[in-house]
Amino acid sequence: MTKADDFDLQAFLPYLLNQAAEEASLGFQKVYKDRYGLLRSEWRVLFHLGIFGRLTATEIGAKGKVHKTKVSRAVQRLADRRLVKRARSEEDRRVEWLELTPAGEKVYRDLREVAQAYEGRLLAQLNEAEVQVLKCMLLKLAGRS
Amino acid sequence: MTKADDFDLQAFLPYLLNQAAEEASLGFQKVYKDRYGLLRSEWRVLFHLGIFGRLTATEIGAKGKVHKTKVSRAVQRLADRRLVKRARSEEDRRVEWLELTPAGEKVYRDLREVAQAYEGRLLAQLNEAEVQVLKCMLLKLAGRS
DNA sequence: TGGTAATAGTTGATTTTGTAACTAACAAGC
DNA sequence: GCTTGTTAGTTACAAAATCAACTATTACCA
Repeated sequence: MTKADDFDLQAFLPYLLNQAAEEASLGFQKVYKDRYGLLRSEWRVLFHLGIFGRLTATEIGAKGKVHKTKVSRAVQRLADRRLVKRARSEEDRRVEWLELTPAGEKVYRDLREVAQAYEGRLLAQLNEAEVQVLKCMLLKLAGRS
Repeated sequence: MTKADDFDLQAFLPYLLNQAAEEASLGFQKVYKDRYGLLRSEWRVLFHLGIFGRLTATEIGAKGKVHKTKVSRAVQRLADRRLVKRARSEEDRRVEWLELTPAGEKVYRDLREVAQAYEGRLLAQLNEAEVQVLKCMLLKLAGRS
């Protein structure tokens, strides 16, 4: 006997979003993990620095909605591997300015290209107009607009 | 000096999907966590059993794309709390049939209502047509269609 | 000043997840 | 029957995430 319950789990937005997000992350994750041994939080920090140039840990946390302990540990590992340079601020000695080293820049530029190509393949499944709608709605749901 | 890098992280699909998924999960998570002390993998197992009635751990894993160790541990905790009943199959003594206990049913029905109401609030931000497009595309990206 | 609160970032303890190895039961071929 | 391979599910160990407490520094204000 099969239960007759009409709740559609596949269509439940939080569930569906998670499935799509996981699936969409896989291909890119494979690259930053296999090629550079990075974690999710680490490529995110790397990208923030690649895009914005010089930030504090707190700024990265705010921009990316990442908890400060995650940022702290990501920065630690990136600095250990000489991909990120830390410099204590002179004005406020609690603050540490972070930026990519040349090696970090190189990794960033490589991964940025991979990201762009990968996203291209993902979006190839959809048409132009759909992509616009999709991204706009995701931004709304993410509370970014 | 601010770097001039035009890569838009907010618009990078895997990143954006993750942000939206996390944000969209928060409100529901709060309920199943605070009210019943459940983890994400646990409510998923619970819902699968609520919807489909009687399944094996392997079936749940296949339907929900969840690794068997996660299912195993979720079932263990749910069984400890008498929300799920396990019964060794007679035909094949490797498999275990899982179903909700009356207490599990009760939790499921409560959470299902919460889920429906919560999704309603989420979708209120968007219009009817947008929702159709969104879900359809997420299904595609999730590899479900 | 001096005292309290706030902020930047780190560390430690606990929980949760991921990977791989494992046990037990069945299946198939000889 | 016996061997080999497969499947269901668990367990052990390592990796990672989470939460709270902590240090150091600055800000506020009586």
